[in-house]
Parts: sequence; structure tokens; C-alpha cells
Amino acid sequence: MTCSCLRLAVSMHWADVIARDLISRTGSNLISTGITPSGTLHVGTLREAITAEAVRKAVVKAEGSVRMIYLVDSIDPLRKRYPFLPENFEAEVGKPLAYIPCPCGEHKNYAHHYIQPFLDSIQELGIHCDVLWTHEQYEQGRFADVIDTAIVNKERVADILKEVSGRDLPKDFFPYSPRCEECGRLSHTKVTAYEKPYVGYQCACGHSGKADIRKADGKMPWRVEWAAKWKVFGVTCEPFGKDHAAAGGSYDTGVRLAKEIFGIEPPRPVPYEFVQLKGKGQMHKSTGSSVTGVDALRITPPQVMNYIILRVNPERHIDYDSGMGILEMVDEYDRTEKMFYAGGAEERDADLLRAYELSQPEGPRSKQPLQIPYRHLVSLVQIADGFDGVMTILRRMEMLDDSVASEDVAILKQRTDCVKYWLDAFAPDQVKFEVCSSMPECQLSEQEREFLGKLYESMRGVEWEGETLHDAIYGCAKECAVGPRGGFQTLYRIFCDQKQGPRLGFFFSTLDRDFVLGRIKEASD
RNA sequence: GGGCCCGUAGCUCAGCUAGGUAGAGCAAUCGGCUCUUAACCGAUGGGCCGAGGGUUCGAAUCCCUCCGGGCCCGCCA
Repeated sequence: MTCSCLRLAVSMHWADVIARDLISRTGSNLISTGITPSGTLHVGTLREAITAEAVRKAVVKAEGSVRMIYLVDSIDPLRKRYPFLPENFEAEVGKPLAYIPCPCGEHKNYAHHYIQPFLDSIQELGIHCDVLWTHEQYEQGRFADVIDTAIVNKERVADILKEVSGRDLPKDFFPYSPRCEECGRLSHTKVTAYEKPYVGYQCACGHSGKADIRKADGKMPWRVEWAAKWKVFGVTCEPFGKDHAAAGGSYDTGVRLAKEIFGIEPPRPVPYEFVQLKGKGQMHKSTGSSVTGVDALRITPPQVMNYIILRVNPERHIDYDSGMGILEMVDEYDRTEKMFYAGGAEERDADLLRAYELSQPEGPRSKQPLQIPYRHLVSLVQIADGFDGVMTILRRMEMLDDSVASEDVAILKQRTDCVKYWLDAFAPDQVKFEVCSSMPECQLSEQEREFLGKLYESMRGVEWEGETLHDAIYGCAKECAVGPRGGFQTLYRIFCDQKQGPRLGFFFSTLDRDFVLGRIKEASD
């Protein structure tokens, strides 16, 4: 065996490793993932979908056959009245999310309300999947056979659950919970009989009736339902959070149920670690997270979001930093992008480049996208008036011209929006500035006033353009006692009431000439 | 009680399932660009690879133990 052959096997991105494994097992793969939309979705939800999509792309690249489904667990019951829900939702507890009204009244139902932002995100992130709603699957009778199988084998199902999880089950355990046709709740019914396809029940509300397993008249408990889904859809691969991966956890019971009850091989698991939020508070269930999945996407361009997830192994936890860290991530992303298109990267960066490639919603472009330094945008957004203003300044600075590709404009727009949202909600004060509409209170020394006076005269005669303004400021400050550093600081003080700020030349060039000169004159008097 | 992940430069991490005496980015320092910085270019400094054993000619890399940190395991996806 030659060296070059060996080298091929050295480095492989985790998604490709999984893809290779999948292809070696079967000719037709189905990746499944999903969520219960009971409340606001967090960044971890994004990780699951992004992880699944990376595997899907990797299988496609390896020329395997693959499809991906996203299951919205819309038939799962509302477990309790969460703090963010109005009082009257107390009455909805126990009912399937799909049959509970929308909290804001603008969506079809509760489940839609919470999943819709995520479904929108999926588009941006380039996740290619078929979205399925579990309540619809039940309504269509797709689970009828597996429900019957579970019921017929309910003793063995119960044994497996007890054995693997080490927990006791209620004596009257039944692998199907009827939904009371009177009160709509799944949680208060007791099964009294089974005669295929009808499950007789008595509800705590007083009603007794029959549930048809071919309809959405009830559901399986989720551990059973999970394995049942594998059977019904033919799932061969599924990413899930580490909570499911714990010993005796739901994946373990799922494996046994799959093999012994449903007679199938369990899917290839892809356990992933949680995403932790750094910066503005951690992600606590009790306190609620200050950064939601939607927030994260609003401040992180989608490709970068993908990259954050894909650059590390799934089993590694990620600290999502909504503060300055986001700038560093975008910078790293841009660096990797340069490397990707420049070619000649070193072996050790192979996985990073692959992560970049997988991060592109529709695959990488043929040419390197336009790069405007992200940190620069942070300044521009605060100077310019809207996206058009940003574009205008970029043109003036010759960072882009009329030949700019529409895709690049789109990316720029997206990044500008992210920066704006970030500045509003998450950015540390250190990077923020604002033009004071009137002269801030400040004590200026004699030397500083002298500098401003000279600068006033100098700037009056100069072209109102970034570079020339900058030269005027620098030249003037250098000749004065305050020196360059002191000169710049003085200006920041009288314009922004800070001792630092954006690059002054460009900054001034975007402001009204009379306003700037007036302020300098005022301060020098 | 059970399980998983992590502990390598100030920070975020590569390297670790092919063992041969450590890498990147950011930060820092210094210098350059007539140029303040949160920008650009260049250079420099900085780590006994959590601790202790073991295997080995040789370990950040394999095995064991321990310490430290994070997180899961209540039918709740």
C-alpha cells in the first residue's frame, strides 16, 4: 500500500464517516428528525436539523440514496401550562398540540404557532426535508398496524420498558392512550377494552367511549411511538440529543422495541451534545433562555450558523456566544471561505473546509463570494441609514461596484440585518456608538480647543470625502500638541461622547457637512 | 445510583481509532501603512498537553486510577 492511499483515510469529516457507514448498511436511507413544538424552540433544535442535513448531504455526495423527514410531533399533548401561556390554557393541558388553539390567534393551531419560525429557518439553512405532522399521520391511519402490534404485544413491550429503563410501570400500562372525545385530553383516559380497531376507554371527565386506532383518536406513549415511527417510515438514521442517549434512555428502549416488537433494525444513532449559550445568560428551562433559536438565527447568518454546528463533532458541546464571539465566528467562517477557494490548504484544515462546504445551503458557489469584513459592517450599520446607506458607503469606499453579483447583495443584506439585530439586542456597549445630536458635556483643554480650531479651518477647504477628511484630521492632529491619538479622542468625545469610535474619515463623510463643521466650531470656541 | 462529553498557549479549539518529544485563530506585545480602532500587513512572546501510575526505545496520543468542569437519565420530546 502506498503512502498516498493511506493519506486518503487520514482525515474525514464526521458527516462523511456516518454517510459511509450508512451506505455500507443499506441501499436506501431515510434520515429522520423532529421536535415537539410545545414552546419556543432553542438553538439545540437547530443543531439537530443541521446535523441531520449534513449527513444527508454527505450521503448524496457519496452517491447513496437518501431522503430526510422532519416529524413535527403535533399530536403530543401539552404537558402543563407553561409560564409563557395565558391562564386559560390551563384547560388545554393534556390535549394534543395540534388541537389546541394558537396562542396568538394567527396560526392554524398551537403546534403551528411554535414550529412556524423554525420551518422558516429551515429554508434559510438549506435543510432539505419533508415536513410531516404526526397528528396527520395518525389521522391517516399510518400508525394503525404498529399500534395494533404494540397492543397485541403489550406485556412484552412493558417488560422491555421496565427491563431497560429500570423503572416500574403502572399496572394498567397500555401502549396506547385514547383521546377522550368529550374533553379532548389524552392524559385522563383508562383503557377498558381492545377489539381491533377499537380501544374502549373511560375518561376521568366521566365520558366513556371507543377510540379508533386508524384515526387520531389517541396516541402511543412516546418511547413506543419512537420505535413505531422507525418501522412505519423505514428510518435508518436519526440524530438525537444526548438526553436520549443515556443508558436506559429512550434510544436503548427503542432498540429493543424495534428488534423484538417491530422486527426491524434500529436506525444508526447520531447522538449530539447540547448547545450552551454564553454571554447573556445560560439556557435554563426554568428561567427561560434569553437567546432562542430564532434569536440565534437573527444574529447569525445561516451559513455561519451551519458552520458553527458542523465544524465540531456532534458529541462535543458548543458554547454559543451571542456577544463578541459571534464576530469571531463570522471572521473564522470568512477565513475558511477564503481557504476553500484559494486552494492549497493543508491537510489539517481538510475537515474545516468540508464543514464550510456542508454549510452552504445549496452547495458552494463556483467563485468565492464577496467578503466585506463583518466588523466593518458593525460600524457601517451604525453610521448609515438603512441597507441602501450601507451600500452607498461601500460603493464610495470602492469595496463593491456595479458588477456586484445579486447573490452577494443578498448575503450582504442578510449580514446587515444580523448586525442590526445583534446591535439592538446583544452587542456589548463597547462596540456601539451614536452621534450626539447636540454637544455632549465635556471639558476641553486649551490644547484640544486649539486643535479643533485649526481643524475647522482645514476641513472647510477640503473635499467632503472619507480619505481626504481623514488626512485632514490626521495631519492637523499631528501638528498640534494633542497629537494624533489625542486629536481623534477629542473628536469622539464631542461627537459620540466616547473616547473611541468608528473610523473618523468615513464617519464624517456620511454626516452632514454643516453639522460636522458646526460642532467642531462650537467645541473650539 | 447509572450514562455521556470535556480538561492542550489568556480565550475558542486542532492534533488523540495509524504513539515519535506540540499547532491554528482570536487576544497580548512590538513594528509598518502620512492613518485613531473594534480595520489591514508583518513579527514576537506564551503551554512541563488536569494529576499520578502502567505499556513502550519513545505517549498529549494506548490502559488503569484519581481530581476538576459541563450535561443527561422523572414516559418529558
